[in-house]
Amino acid sequence: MRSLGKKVELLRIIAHPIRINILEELITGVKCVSDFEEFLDISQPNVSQHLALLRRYGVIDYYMDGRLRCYFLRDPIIPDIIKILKKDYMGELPAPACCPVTKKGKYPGERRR
Amino acid sequence: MRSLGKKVELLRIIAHPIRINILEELITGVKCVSDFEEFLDISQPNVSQHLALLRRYGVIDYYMDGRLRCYFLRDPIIPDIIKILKKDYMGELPAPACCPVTKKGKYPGERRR
DNA sequence: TGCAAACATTATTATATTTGAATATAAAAG
DNA sequence: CTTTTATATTCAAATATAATAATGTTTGCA
Repeated sequence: MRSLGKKVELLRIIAHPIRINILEELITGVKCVSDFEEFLDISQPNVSQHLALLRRYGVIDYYMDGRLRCYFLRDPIIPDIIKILKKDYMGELPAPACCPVTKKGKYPGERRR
Repeated sequence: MRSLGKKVELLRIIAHPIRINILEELITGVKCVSDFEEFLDISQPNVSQHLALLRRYGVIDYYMDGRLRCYFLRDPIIPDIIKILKKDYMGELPAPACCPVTKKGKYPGERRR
């Protein structure tokens, strides 16, 4: 199974607005490069560069249809990540219970700032 | 609610091996800076830099305990992301069903390579 | 009051990422 | 075979990120 390190690396690869946009679209189905050009407001070479990066890390792959390259999702972690990015999180995590222990000390002291 | 763009930005911030390591530890409870120094094999200033970055983006916060800073998790998206990073994904997503349609064409053509 | 512990900040350097421009390739059409 | 369409690759410039080294700040305590 894939190491945590590899998954963090993958996270770095997909943590880019355009690439997330690409992956969101691919979740809805197969798309070719010129499809992406339509709704991503960037040049064709730049689309290809982002696709190449995602391919290099095994996130996506493609089929050929004549001279079209039909891209699709390959890495099963992607839908889970996109789902979390679309989930609504409100508020903050609860402050830790009173007096938890670190290696060096206990608190409460003062709230910061 | 937080925009998708902001969440992608957050993803970029946490997509670093050391910061993921820090967040993993914080899920188990409160930790002070010297606690981190023990198991992260990096200098104290570097620990502080990573913590400062996570703080700046609201991912973590801290309480004071004398001269210790007791860090804890603040952003509720973090546990969900860590959970996915630890989940075991095997194989690949199923190839798209026969003959899906892009704006420009249909396939099947040939499988790549 | 003065010192040491715990932590933060700044500046510098090294390296990686992103984009745009130019060019290349491969397949289909003519 | 030549042209066109669809897409990829390469290179260079601009920018961002990461680590290290040096220094600063705050708090508790002798």
